[in-house]
Amino acid sequence: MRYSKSHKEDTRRKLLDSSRALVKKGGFDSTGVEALMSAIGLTPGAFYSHFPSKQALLEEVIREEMQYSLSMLKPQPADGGSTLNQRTKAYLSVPHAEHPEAGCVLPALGSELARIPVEVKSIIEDGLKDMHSVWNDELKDENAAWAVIAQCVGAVILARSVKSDATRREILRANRAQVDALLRSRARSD
Amino acid sequence: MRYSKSHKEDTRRKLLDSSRALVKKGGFDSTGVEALMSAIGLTPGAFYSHFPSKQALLEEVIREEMQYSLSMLKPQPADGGSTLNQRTKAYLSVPHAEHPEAGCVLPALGSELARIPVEVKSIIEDGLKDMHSVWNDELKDENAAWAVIAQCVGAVILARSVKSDATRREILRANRAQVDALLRSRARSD
DNA sequence: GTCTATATCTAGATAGAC
DNA sequence: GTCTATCTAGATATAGAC
Repeated sequence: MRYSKSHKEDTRRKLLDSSRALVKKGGFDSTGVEALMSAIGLTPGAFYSHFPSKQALLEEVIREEMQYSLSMLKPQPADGGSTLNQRTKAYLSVPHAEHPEAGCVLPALGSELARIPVEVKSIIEDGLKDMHSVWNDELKDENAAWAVIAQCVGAVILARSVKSDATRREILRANRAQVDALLRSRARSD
Repeated sequence: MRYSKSHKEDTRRKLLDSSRALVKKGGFDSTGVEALMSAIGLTPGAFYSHFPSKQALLEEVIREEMQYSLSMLKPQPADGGSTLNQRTKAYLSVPHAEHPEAGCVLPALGSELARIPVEVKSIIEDGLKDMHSVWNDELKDENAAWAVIAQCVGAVILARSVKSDATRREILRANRAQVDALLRSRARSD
């Protein structure tokens, strides 16, 4: 065969990794197949050897992204046991606001998610429930767990929607302070 | 003249009102000029008698939407003096989640706002600061004011991103409960 | 001001050569 | 598996008739 048997999965892997970043940066609808393929040095025609449609790629991107976001939320053995509070500070940071391509898919696609097909919404829902579970383990409060997830996603979206760096920093700082206060109050009452 | 002098502004008004709803429902990029014009019974060619470009329409849509959202947030003489808590309950409601075309522009466009030109981001920023001011008047807490705005926007986006009605209701209910608790605790300490 | 017609561009997707 | 070429459909925007 002209291509080794691992070549296809290598290319697919590269396409997925590259596409995840591009889609988070530019949005799904406005990022074309040509852009996705040329980013890995291929031409658009080759796309359809890996996915039957652009829509199918989106489904896989969302699946991997939700898994990635969840893994970032959970305590990592590798990072020396960072606290949930530390990880939230990173989420509500200027670098995260300025680099959607490396961040969480929820604020990056945000409102586009309201218009995706139901199969993809199932993936989102499952991932969100897992995230809620992680927060609830820490907070022991189902309502507060949903609220803090919503707050974090909303804060990053707002931070990315304003013009001035000063307001962006202010929005993020205020939200960090609120989450910090919430976590401290829960720790005291434990 | 073949058209009365008020005809142009009438058409422009109809186009803007109609476009505001369509853009919130379908997104800005994915709603074409043809769709915007046929919604008011005209053909695409006539669009450019009112706006030099689709981009110019977006700017006006955002301007009016931010003003509208702000007016909904402020106490209305007409509604018998509803409380901020009552208005927030309406924001975090299933009807709002299910009808983006009639709701707030922030969760409706959400992540698309991260990619709009800076002129439009200025409008968003000014509107957000006004909203923050309204919340701060009530809460007397700058951080909490930013947090609750982020939470409300994020909650509606999440509610629209999940598949099941049950989870959608749960996300909204939990967030309503949290905002309610925040407002009550502030009222006590006044 | 609005219409019809069209120019121009770009999108997603397919066909056949290599 | 990838490339080149192309089909079809849709977009924004323009030109000229009414």
